[in-house]
Amino acid sequence: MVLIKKDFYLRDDVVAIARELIGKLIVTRIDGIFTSGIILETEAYEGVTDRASHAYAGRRSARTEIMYKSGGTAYVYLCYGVHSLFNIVTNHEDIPHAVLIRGIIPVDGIPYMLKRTGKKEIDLNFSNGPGKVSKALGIHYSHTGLSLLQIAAKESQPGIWLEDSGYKTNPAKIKNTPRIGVGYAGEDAKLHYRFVYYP
DNA sequence: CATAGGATCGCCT
DNA sequence: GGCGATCCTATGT
Repeated sequence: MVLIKKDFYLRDDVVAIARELIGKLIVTRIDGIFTSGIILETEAYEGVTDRASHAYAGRRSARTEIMYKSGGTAYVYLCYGVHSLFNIVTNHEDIPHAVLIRGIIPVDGIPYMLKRTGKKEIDLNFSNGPGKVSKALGIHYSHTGLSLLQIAAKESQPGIWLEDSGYKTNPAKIKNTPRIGVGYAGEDAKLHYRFVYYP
């Protein structure tokens, strides 16, 4: 297992990071349970210049403050009062870039993921949406602000991190499309900042 | 203080 | 394809 280190997250090009996250392994250790999955779908949110971003025009609040932390931090927030959406903060401190993880294919701890989601089996729709990803991995909006830069050592503490899985993606099969659900963002809704991989 | 609305999902028709 | 769930956040008075 190869932990993805800080330098990966600190780069300027959040769109390139979103593309490169396809095929990486996201691992959680929450309530003492290990679960993981290969990332299949991401979206880049390009900070202060991006109308679709919570940090557009430099907006700050108790919630979005996390986006201004340095790369390799978890930004998790509640959407529609129901779903915890998991994002990875990128770039240096005070540059509020982030990548939303929208889809995974489960790898480790599948019985626990089935239990968390109330499903009977893994199918193609099992975690093809950001709310479902968090539910399967046990991520809650209270986990916002966690560092992704170390493997969880303590039973009692929640941990989230990423690894190079060795999973080989075919770059030609990575689709690049506009983002989902950002119609309010005007021209920025047209940006091709979403990446989807169908193995 | 009040209120509208959201980077969604699953169930219903 | 439509809608309700469910609650935090931002914005306005």
